[in-house]
Amino acid sequence: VISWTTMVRAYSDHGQIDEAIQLFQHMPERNVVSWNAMILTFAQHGCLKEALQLFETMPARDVASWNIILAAYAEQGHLKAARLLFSLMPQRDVISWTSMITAYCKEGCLEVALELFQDMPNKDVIVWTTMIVGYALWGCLQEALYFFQQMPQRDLTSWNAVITAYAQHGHGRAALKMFRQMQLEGISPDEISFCSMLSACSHDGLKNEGCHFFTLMSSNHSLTPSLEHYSCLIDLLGRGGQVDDAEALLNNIPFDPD
RNA sequence: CAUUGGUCGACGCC
Repeated sequence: VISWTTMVRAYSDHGQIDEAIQLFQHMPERNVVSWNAMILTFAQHGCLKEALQLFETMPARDVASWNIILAAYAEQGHLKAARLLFSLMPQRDVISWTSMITAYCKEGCLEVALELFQDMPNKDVIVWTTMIVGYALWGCLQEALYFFQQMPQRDLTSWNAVITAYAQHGHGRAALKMFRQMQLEGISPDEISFCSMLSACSHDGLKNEGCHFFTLMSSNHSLTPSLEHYSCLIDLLGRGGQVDDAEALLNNIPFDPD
C-alpha cells in the first residue's frame, strides 16, 4: 500500500492527475494515508469539490486529512470555509494552526492572524517565521523584525525570511547586516540567502558588494549560482553602467539562459 | 526514505 501511495503522489507531482486517479481506484488496498494523498492530489489541481467529496466519503479521517482539506480551502482564499473546518476538526496540531494563520496573513488579515498566533499552543519555529513573512508581506517590517527578535530560536528559513524582507523593501544595508549576523550565529547561507542578497544589492545599487557575494557563494560556500543569481548580477552590472561586463557574464553562463 | 504547515530572483506588460 505504501508503494501504491507513492505512485499516486508521483503521478500527481508530474501533473498526471488522471493516472493518479486510476491508480487510486485500482490499488488493492487503501489506508488513511492513501486517501490523504489522493485528497491532496485533487486539491493541488484545483479540484476542491472532488477533494471535499473524498474527504467526506473516506472511511476514517486523521488530523492530516483535516489539515489537507483545510489548507486546500485556505490557499484558494476561502477563509470562511477554512475557518469553519478549523473549528470543526476534532483536534488541531501545529500544522492546522499554521495553515490557518498563513491564510489570514496572505489575505492581509494580520489582526486575525495575530489573534490566532497568540492563542496557539506550542508555537514552533515555523509559525514564528510565518508571522515574520506575513507582516513583511504587507510592509510591516518593524513588526516582522519584532517577531524575529522574539522567537526562541531561529533557523535558516527564518533568517532568509528577514533578509528577504529587507531586500524586497529596498533596505540593502540592513539585509547585509542580517546576512553577517546569521553567520556569526553559526548558520550558513544557502542559495536562497544569496538570491536575496544579490537582489538587495541590485535594488540598492551596491555593485561591488553584489559581485562580492556572487563570487563568495561558490568560493566559500560551494554553492552553484543558478539562473536567478546570474540574472540579478547581470541586472546590477547593466544598471551600474557596466554593460560590457554584464554581457560578458551573460555569455559565460554555463547552462542555457532563458 | 508513502500523505498535511514557514523563506527565494530579474526583466517586460497591464
